[in-house]
Amino acid sequence: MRTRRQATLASLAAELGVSRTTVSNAYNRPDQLSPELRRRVLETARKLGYPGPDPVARSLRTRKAGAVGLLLTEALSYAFRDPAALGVLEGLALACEDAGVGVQLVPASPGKDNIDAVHRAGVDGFVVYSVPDDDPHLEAVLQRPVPTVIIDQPVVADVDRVGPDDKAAMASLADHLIELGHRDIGVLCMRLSRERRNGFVSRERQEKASYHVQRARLAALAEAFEAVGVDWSTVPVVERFEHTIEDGASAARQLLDAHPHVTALVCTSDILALGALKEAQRRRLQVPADLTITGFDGVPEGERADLTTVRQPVREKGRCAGKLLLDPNRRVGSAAVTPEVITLETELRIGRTSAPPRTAEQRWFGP
Amino acid sequence: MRTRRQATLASLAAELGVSRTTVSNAYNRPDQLSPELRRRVLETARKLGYPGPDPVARSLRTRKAGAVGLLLTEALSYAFRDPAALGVLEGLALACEDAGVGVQLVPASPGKDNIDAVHRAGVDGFVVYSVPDDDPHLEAVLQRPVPTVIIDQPVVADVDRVGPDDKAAMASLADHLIELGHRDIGVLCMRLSRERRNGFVSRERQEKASYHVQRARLAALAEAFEAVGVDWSTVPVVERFEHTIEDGASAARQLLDAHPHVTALVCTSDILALGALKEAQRRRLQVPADLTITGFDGVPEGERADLTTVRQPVREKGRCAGKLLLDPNRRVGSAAVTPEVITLETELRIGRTSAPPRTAEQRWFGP
DNA sequence: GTTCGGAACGTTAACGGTTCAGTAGCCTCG
DNA sequence: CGAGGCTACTGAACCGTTAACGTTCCGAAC
Repeated sequence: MRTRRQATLASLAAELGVSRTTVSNAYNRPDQLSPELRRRVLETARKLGYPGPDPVARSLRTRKAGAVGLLLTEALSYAFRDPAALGVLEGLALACEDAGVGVQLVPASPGKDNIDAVHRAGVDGFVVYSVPDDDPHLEAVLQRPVPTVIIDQPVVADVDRVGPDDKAAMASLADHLIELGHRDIGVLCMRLSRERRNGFVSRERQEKASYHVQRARLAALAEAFEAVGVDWSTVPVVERFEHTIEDGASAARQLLDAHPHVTALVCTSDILALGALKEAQRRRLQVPADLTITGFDGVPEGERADLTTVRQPVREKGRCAGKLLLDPNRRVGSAAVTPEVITLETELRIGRTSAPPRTAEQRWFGP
Repeated sequence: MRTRRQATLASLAAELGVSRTTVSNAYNRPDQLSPELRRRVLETARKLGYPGPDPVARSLRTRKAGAVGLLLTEALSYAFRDPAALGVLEGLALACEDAGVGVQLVPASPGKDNIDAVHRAGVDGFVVYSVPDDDPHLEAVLQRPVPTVIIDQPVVADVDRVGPDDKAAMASLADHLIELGHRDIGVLCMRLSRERRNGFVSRERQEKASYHVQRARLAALAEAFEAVGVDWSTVPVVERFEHTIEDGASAARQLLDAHPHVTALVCTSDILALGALKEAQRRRLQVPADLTITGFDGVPEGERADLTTVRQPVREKGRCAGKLLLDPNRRVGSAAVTPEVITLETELRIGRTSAPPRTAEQRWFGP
């Protein structure tokens, strides 16, 4: 038993002396045949060990796979550690569950450019999350004649897009810091390109970052601080390829070692900020008295630390993408009627990790 | 553009005046045709907007879908909150990523018995995790003529099985408590059946639990404590349908309200134990001085609380299941050569939440 | 000059269903 | 009594590939 498929619709039909159509109907349209015959069909099926219509053959005919693909260019395993990615996944799963379709995690390891996986995925659509703009996987997805929704990416013609306005969101956070009086800041950011790099980042690299989100957030910061007279080229920005608390801590250390005078550490993610907090603690710096630290995303761990951050509805991103993909009214064939660009609300959350910088006097003599 | 599939292998072949096979070979076996022709094929493909061989048609022909299904009878969204489930998912994803195959989350909401999703999933195999023994989804999976690996379930004939020896693991924890001197314990456990129930559990219900894992852990406790003369029918066991820290807390409250004399709260999961810790704190009980609390699983959150628990390699469970499923040497057709039953190691971890019970004297006068 | 062998490409037959346009038989109704 | 409609079922086309062989061609070897 449990060997190579033995029975098919045809063999069942032959055994019963009815047409394939009738057998098919027994499974898919019970109202199209007499209950008695249907019962016989199903019984014979059980007897012959026929497991019901083959899903792949059915998909070929109906042009429906019953699943959507999720592409994120990270080791899949990583996705399960980053709370933000997890939120997206959860939201997407939620939307898909409602519609009764599966979510297929498409393997797209950043190392080997295994484009093939994208070509081989039998899915009705793709959600693309957080991949670099120049990622070949993304290109491969766009090639496929199925609807696609991209999250946190720059808008592509004819493709739905979901995400917050990263630039505006970061601008509001920048304003908060500026209002507090910070002028001497440092920045911790995530990976800016596909190649592994860590350390200080030139302005050019910031502007050429292939991750839209990082680019937007850095640009917003630069713009806001330049507007109050800060020379952005003097602002230290440290990049980390990996996105973990430990990397955040090491980035903070690298930055503070070289620029001990900064009064605020702006991080482009909560994870990095949590790492920065750790490093501050190691240095016995009081947060926020000695050092302001801010994050981005609004993940639960950050919440617990009462981090000043920008909350974005991560779960909603995924859910929204799923809904967009699955809404049957929105599509004719596989083309979106009108490609939608949905901008999600963000919220500046002021926690206990931001405060005015100490004045020079305070620095020397304490508060 | 991006409309209904316009070009196929056949139309491309016609356009080029070659056979379909040749076009197919251009994609799948470059060595089977001259580089020059191949170049022409690919170029024409681009011109005609042919996105390459259709994955579903290919799957039908090759009988390979390039994905494995993961069935867990929980709202998918829940799976992303339970660290243990997440670990399994991560491990599975890891193994699949290595092999370049996708992981499809099969929607199987516990409410509506949407068996169909199982039938419709175009996958090369299934991993079944933590579903009740009598779940119709499980039955549907076993019907499918594809290899299956089950995790944390009782052994099914001809199907691979991965999991720890829950009974032995819980027995070792029980021994630890017995050695410490606990005889008056209470138990917090997870869902025991598919129907929603919360509250105290009769012995019969414990033994008839349709979740293998819970059944095994409870049985191990009963056995161990009866061996030292405890009448198990007097031991309060509280069940919670939902598996959250809050539910753990409320379960602990319910139990302690009715049985304030217990010296230890044994929980069948770390999550429940974390809830119990919370409730203990609310009652201003010292843990472990006033009350011993133990968990099960060894999740990071529990680690942080220095919980006494049983560590099990959750990630390894998923990875192992994936490897088993994907190992080409292990199967002829779709039947496993020899169905494997892999028992994973567990480790008793004694943290700071377990200690000897206070003597009666200590209870009245303090330590 | 025939044979041989490999490169390059073609033919045919699945793979396992779904769907749509019938058709036969029976009932109803004016 | 014939038109019309409904029920229950059938036949054939089609979905887009790939697998397993065939065929052709051409230069080298015997």
